[in-house]
Amino acid sequence: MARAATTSDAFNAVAEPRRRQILELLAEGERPVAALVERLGVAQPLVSKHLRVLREVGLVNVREEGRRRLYRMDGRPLQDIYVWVSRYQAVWDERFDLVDTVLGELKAREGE
Amino acid sequence: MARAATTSDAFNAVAEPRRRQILELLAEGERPVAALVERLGVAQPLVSKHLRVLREVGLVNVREEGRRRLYRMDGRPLQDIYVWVSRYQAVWDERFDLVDTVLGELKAREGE
DNA sequence: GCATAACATGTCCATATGGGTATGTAATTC
DNA sequence: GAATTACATACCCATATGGACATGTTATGC
Repeated sequence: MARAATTSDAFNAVAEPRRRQILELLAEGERPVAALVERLGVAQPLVSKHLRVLREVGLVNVREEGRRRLYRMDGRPLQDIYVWVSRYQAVWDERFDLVDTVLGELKAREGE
Repeated sequence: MARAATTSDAFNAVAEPRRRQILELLAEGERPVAALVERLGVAQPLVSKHLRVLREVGLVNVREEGRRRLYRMDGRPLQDIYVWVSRYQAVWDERFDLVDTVLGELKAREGE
């Protein structure tokens, strides 16, 4: 077997830096392909290909408006990644403990 | 160009399901290669190769003990992923707002 | 010292990638 | 309706992958 398809899940789709850039741009709002091409400075067919991958994993939606296709981000598939990574958050994040502390204090105060 | 190397960053290293499994096992504690081979049920050379990738992105450390190599997880490189994904957390996580609420209430209570 | 255990590394293969270039298709403009 | 615009798709290439198999290397046991 070769490497898992980029379209197999959000993990693989987002591993590509350019696709992350595209999502960052689309997070600003709905955009036609030409706008992405301009901001990214890459060939249009390449952008279309990346958008196809993002579409297949559900990270973007398309809406047709005349001869333009308006793309919009849908972050929900990122939850899988968030959930998986969060399990190891304690390793690096000091605030991880802080949140526990804060929530604990809040609970204690409720008992006052 | 082809796809970015699996060793280029944590994003790419973790895109492979088997490598995520390995990290999950190593999260339980330090383990020799043989233990991973047994739990994963895959060929030893393949496990060694995956470990190499994880080592190159800093997700695991090795310690030599006789003829065994004890691998240990280091979650820190996952922070990059966490940080990136967290930006879009609001999209799917209701508790995102909840945390804001809780912290806000705590702050309000402090003013009592 | 020799067999063996615990790994790492090398080679081979099928596969799909990202990029580049060319072409197809549908909507708009004149 | 012909030209053009806004895309998607097709085809090409070099590259690196995950897996299977074979072999190298070092430490241990006898």
